Amino acid sequence: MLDIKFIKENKDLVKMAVEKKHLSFDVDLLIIADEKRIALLNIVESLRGEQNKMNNTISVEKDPATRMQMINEMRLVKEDLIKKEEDLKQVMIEWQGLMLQVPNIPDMSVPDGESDEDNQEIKAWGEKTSFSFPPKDHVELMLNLKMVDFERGVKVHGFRGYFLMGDGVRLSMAIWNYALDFFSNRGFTPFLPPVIVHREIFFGTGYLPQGEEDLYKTQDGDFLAGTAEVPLMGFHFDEILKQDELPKKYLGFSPCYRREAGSHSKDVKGLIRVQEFYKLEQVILCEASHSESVKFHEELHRNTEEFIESLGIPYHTVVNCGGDLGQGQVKKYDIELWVPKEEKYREIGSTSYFHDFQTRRSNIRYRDADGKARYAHSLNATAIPTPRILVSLVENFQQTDGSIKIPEVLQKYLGKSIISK
RNA sequence: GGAGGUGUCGCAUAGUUGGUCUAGUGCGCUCGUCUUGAAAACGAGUACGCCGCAAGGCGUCGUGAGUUCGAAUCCCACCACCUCCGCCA
Repeated sequence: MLDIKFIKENKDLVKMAVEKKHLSFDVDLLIIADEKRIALLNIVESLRGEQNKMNNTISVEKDPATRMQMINEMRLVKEDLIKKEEDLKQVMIEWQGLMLQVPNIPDMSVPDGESDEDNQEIKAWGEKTSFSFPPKDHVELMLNLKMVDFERGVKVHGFRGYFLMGDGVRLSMAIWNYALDFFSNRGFTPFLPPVIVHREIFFGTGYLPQGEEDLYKTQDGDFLAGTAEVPLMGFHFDEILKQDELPKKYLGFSPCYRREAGSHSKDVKGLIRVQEFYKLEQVILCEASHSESVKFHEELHRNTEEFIESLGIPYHTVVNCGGDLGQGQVKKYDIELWVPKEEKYREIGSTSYFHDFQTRRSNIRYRDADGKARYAHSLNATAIPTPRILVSLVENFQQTDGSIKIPEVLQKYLGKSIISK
């Protein structure tokens, strides 16, 4: 959400954002609604003021007849007030609905484009893996090593179901433990957050109202989070922090639930696109300055890159184009890992910053040096998702005999250097 | 799941026969006076949001919806916490 004053003063910027993100939203409608809102607000408030003044007089009036007369006068004011309050309520509903749709302004450096196909590579790391034998895909490799079972996964869960088992489990847990150490060493406090989360928290992060069809819902009206970003942003919901506590650097580890409602025909095979998985997620709350946001955005993304580099998997980084940005995102990088069998890079994570878009919705503020409460800035980035990371890991490190060589940094966590039959 | 209790502007509290509560007080905190410095004392200030150039005004007493001319106070629902009973990894 943006500040309505900012929107009114920067109408053209918002229009540009709508265009760049390929959204449909009419800023002028919002401005008209806001003018109605202010006008009605002023009327309602002055009627309330009148009512308060009359009430004060009644309170000290002793004579019963005069009192009665005053009460009757107040009744008239009330009748008027009720009508105007109802008008205001209707306008507020319209206004709030529009406010929730206003996109955040993308950064100047964000390239134009419609979809992920227009994202621009800004960095490539590592040599694309070459083999002296025809490489297998992760499905074949992991099935052979009994690391995963898809058929029974589908029997138990349905479409996109899977069981990780044996070394598939051990390897996942080794990655989690390694990641926990890796990110802890970079100043992140680890969290195991709740994943069943109240509706309002999803509004706070911007996953609602749009995107409800992609969320699992409970019979209590809560939703299952698709990322630890949601509960971690909820952690400080409605709070005023101290400036010297910033930046907050959190590492959330959680199961993630996504219905993948709009992508039934995409990535139907294997572990690329599943409906439940695990992810370690980096979240930062920092002071409300663009340069701080940019600094931490680079830092978060670099953390993920260095994590992948330490595993030795070839990757590239793309900067997302306007059309591939979420409503609240100012700028986003995707990190994509080389998948040898497919001969292409596949996304495993992204790093975004939001300025105060999320914190304004979540009412997360801090008191600055002048004692003024300001909305913090928020950022988040994938640390590492499992089992998706296994796809490129097993494919890049497969050996002639179908065994998997384990990256050195993971060996002490896994307790062995190779996964074989 | 059952029974009862509690929820007030950092913390602790006053306020529950509805009407100067436009929310008092203590502690804490900030600034000032005094002091060589500090403490103490004294004085001032000290929740958040919104409208407004300002003066000023409006709203918020866990949340929401009601009753009333008027609600911290009354009714209803919900939420959180506490005590007891039951159940349970």
